[in-house]
Amino acid sequence: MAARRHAAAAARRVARGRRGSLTCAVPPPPDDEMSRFRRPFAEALAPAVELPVDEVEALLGTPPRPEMGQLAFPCFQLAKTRKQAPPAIAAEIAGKVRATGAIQDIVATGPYVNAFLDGRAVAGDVLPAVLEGGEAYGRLDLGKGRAVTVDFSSPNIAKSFGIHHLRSTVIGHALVNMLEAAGYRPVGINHLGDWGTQFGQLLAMWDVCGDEAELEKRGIEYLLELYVDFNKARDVNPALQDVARAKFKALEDGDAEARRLWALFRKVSLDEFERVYGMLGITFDDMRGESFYEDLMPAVLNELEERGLLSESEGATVVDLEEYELGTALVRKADGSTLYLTRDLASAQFRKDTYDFVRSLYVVGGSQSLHFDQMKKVLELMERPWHADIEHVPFGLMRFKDRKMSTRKGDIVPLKDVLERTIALARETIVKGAEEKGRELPADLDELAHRIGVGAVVFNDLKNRRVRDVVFDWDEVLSFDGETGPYLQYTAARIASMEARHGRPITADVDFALLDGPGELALVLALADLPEALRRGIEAGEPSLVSDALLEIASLFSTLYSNKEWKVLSDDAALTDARMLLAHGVRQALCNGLGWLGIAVPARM
RNA sequence: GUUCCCGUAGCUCAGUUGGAUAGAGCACCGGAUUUCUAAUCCGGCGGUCCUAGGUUCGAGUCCUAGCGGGAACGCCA
Repeated sequence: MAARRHAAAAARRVARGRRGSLTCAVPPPPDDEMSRFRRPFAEALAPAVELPVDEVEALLGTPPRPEMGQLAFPCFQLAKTRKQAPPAIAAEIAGKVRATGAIQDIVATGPYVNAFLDGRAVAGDVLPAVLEGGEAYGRLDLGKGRAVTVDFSSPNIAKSFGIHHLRSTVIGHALVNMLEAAGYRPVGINHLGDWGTQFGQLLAMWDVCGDEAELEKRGIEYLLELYVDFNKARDVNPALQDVARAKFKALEDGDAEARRLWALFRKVSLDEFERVYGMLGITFDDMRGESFYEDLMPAVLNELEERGLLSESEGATVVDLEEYELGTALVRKADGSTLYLTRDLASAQFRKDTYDFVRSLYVVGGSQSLHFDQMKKVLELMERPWHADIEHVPFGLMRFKDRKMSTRKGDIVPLKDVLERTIALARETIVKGAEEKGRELPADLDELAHRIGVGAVVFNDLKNRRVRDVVFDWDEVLSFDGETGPYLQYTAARIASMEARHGRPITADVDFALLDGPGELALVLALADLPEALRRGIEAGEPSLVSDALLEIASLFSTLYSNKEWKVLSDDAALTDARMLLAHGVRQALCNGLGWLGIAVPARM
């Protein structure tokens, strides 16, 4: 099956998966930094509001502008029971409640009761936690070491690793890292598309013009050429598809020569894939491709038979799911060979047996929603209670701006080319910058350019909600301005440079009254929000929630940083220490968050 | 045809369980650099939140019906 992955589908637009496919039980209130400030406000309000503290806390929101405070309690719902106008209620409550601790002031603003947090107290609470947390800042203990499998990347053997594989690869990788950071035991699975009729196609073509010397020389490029040639030939002579099916049947039945060639194709492909994964810094815990499940499929089919779930339809064997509005699911072709779904049923069971997951994620394009719905339904009918733990994490497919991608026509932009081009641009930018500023070129120019170029590509894919289609646009990928990976890296690099200049160890023993300004407060609160972004990101299977949090942090810091009146390093030792602690916290948060996204942070830029 | 996804500024997108004046980036225009890295920052320009009903004290958000774009729907994966 050329894997689950949009082989042919690359040419089509994607359907997005279902909303809420990842909704699971809402976890208890997070034990993160921000909740430390919400809770006391809720406790202070509760008596005057005459509601339980939990309910009050749940109602708390954030005012639209910082001048209005940091926390808001809306009084609309009270208006009914009290038969008073919301502003009057807000005024009354504000008059009764006294500000204590980290809450500096409580004022009624229209229909809201707003709390102003004490910048000194908040900074004193958050910044030491960031410093002490270090690389662990933001980490959570949600998972308690429980396993979550993440099926991602999963390219088809015998085709170049194209830009269209980027999405599953980077989203899945980010989710693996995020799960790990949240205390889960993630299992990254590369379910290689190394089985299926496509190999019949390749073998059919090989009979006509296969050349091992050529394969040796040109590797995967040659395999792609065969694949494209096959599709061309089939357009003229549709009977070739039957030849291909017969070839795959032979492969499945153990034909020696077919097996030998298959193994060769697989190896040539893997060598190519490993190069790309190396560039991205991605490894997998499990590289079992579809072929591995070959032996497990008879058991699946037997059980389906025993449970009376199978029926015959036009020669093929199917599970009828019409009553669930899921159509009919084919599990065995008329010629007896198996299908995508059959193998996924076997692999799902294998993963449960092997890893005992509490969640099993499939980072696969949204066009395959029906497939996963069918798979889950069949597992449910097979009385596997864990069918509910399987979650399709769909994403929109990538298209070109001016044309459609068609793997069948060999119309692939190799991911390697994209990365090389962005790396080259990063290098140019570094060199140009060094010239303009009269600085020396960094000794580790190659490493820097690599991190920046790759970071740009990865972040570009992770910054938006994954269900959206992505239009591949060179201009966009090659832009390092604005909301981009290089922007975040750059912000961290500037701070690293200050830390080096600072020279002294960074301490949490500072005068937090020096960090009392509104800019500092907003920034500290943004830092405090990072764990929550991680929690929500995992819950929704959505790395962009982390991306957003990082952009917010970098943007708030950059605003402070560019203010001429606001210098981190100065003659005032106490002020320098305080601001250095804040700046360091920003760098730490950016490094940690970018790490979760699978983006390396250069030491300088 | 049926089902699913999407529709917010010229472009790309944010927008917690429904809450205050719908926010960013890009592009464009104008500023900021003797001073911690200008891959930056500040200001300006820019909106029938697809349409019409409905629910609600309150709708970009929820419901219904349409419109527009995309996807899936048996021997591909």
